[in-house]
Amino acid sequence: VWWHVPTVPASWEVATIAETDESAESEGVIDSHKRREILSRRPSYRKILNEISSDVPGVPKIEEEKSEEEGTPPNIATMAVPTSIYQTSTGQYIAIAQGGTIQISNPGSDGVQGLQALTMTNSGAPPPGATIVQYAAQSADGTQQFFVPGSQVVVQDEETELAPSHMAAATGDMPTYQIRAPTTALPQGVVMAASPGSLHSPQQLAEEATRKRELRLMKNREAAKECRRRKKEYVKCLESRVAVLEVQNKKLIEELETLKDICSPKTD
DNA sequence: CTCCTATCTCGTCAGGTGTA
DNA sequence: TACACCTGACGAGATAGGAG
Repeated sequence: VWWHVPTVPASWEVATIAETDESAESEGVIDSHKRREILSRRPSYRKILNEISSDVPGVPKIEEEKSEEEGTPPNIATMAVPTSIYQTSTGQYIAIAQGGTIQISNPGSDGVQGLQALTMTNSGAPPPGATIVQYAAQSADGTQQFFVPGSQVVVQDEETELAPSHMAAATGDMPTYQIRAPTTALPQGVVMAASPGSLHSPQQLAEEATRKRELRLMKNREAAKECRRRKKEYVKCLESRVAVLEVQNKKLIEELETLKDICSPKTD
C-alpha cells in the first residue's frame, strides 16, 4: 500500500492512492515506477505513534527497545547479563552468561516460570572447552535447532548412549548438547561458522551461505513479529484516540446547544 | 460429521528507509 | 554507499462458525 503524503506533517492526514488518485488507479496508466516518484511511503508505526505521543500527553510511546511482554525473555535480562543468546527451533531461548551459567526460557512465559528444568554437567571428562547442556526437548521429533554465532558452536551429541552411566541415569533419554569453541574437535555433522576469508571449498561456501540465510530469516521473523506488535499497539492507540475525540465532540455539541439556548431566549 | 467460507496468525519476500 | 531495519504483500496453515 502506498500512501500519498501531502505537505501536512501530521501522519493522521494520509490517504491511500485509491482515495487521492482515483482516475489514475482506475485507468491503470501510472506504472509502479512513476507511482513511486509521486508517492512516498507511509511512516513507520513507531514514528507515527511517537509523533502522536509528543503531541498528545498520555499516549504511550513505542519504545526503541523491545517491551518486557515480548522479545527477549525478562528472566534472562534480569538474572544475568548473557554473553550469548540462542533460540531453539521451538522458540525457546538459551542464554549463556559470563560465568558459564546457562538459562533456558520460553518466550511468552513470565519470569521464573519460563525457566526450563536444566541439567548442566561438565563431569565425565568432557572434551576441552566443551560445556554439555541437556534439557528435555519439547518438539514432536525431539530435535532442537540452534542458531549460533561464529564464535561458538552448539552440537547435539549423537553418542548419548555412550555417555557415562552416572550421566545417563541423571538425564534419561534427554538429548545432549555441547557448546564448544570452534577450535574444539567437532563430531560429524557439525556446522561450524567460520570467517569468510577462511572458506575455501564450495561446500564451506554453501554452508556459510546457508548459515547467513538462516540468520537473516530469523532476524526477519523477529522483525515481523515486532512490527505486528507495533501495528496492534498503533491501532489500539487510534481506537483510544477516536474514543477520546468522540467524547470531546459530544461535550462540544452539548456546550453549543447550551450557548444557543442562552443567546436566543424563547420569545413567547 | 463433512464441507465451505471467513478470519487470524505466521513466515517469507521485496523493496523502501535510516544511518554510519 | 553499504548495510541493517521496517513493513506491505502474499501464501500456507489453523481455527471458528454456519449450512447441508
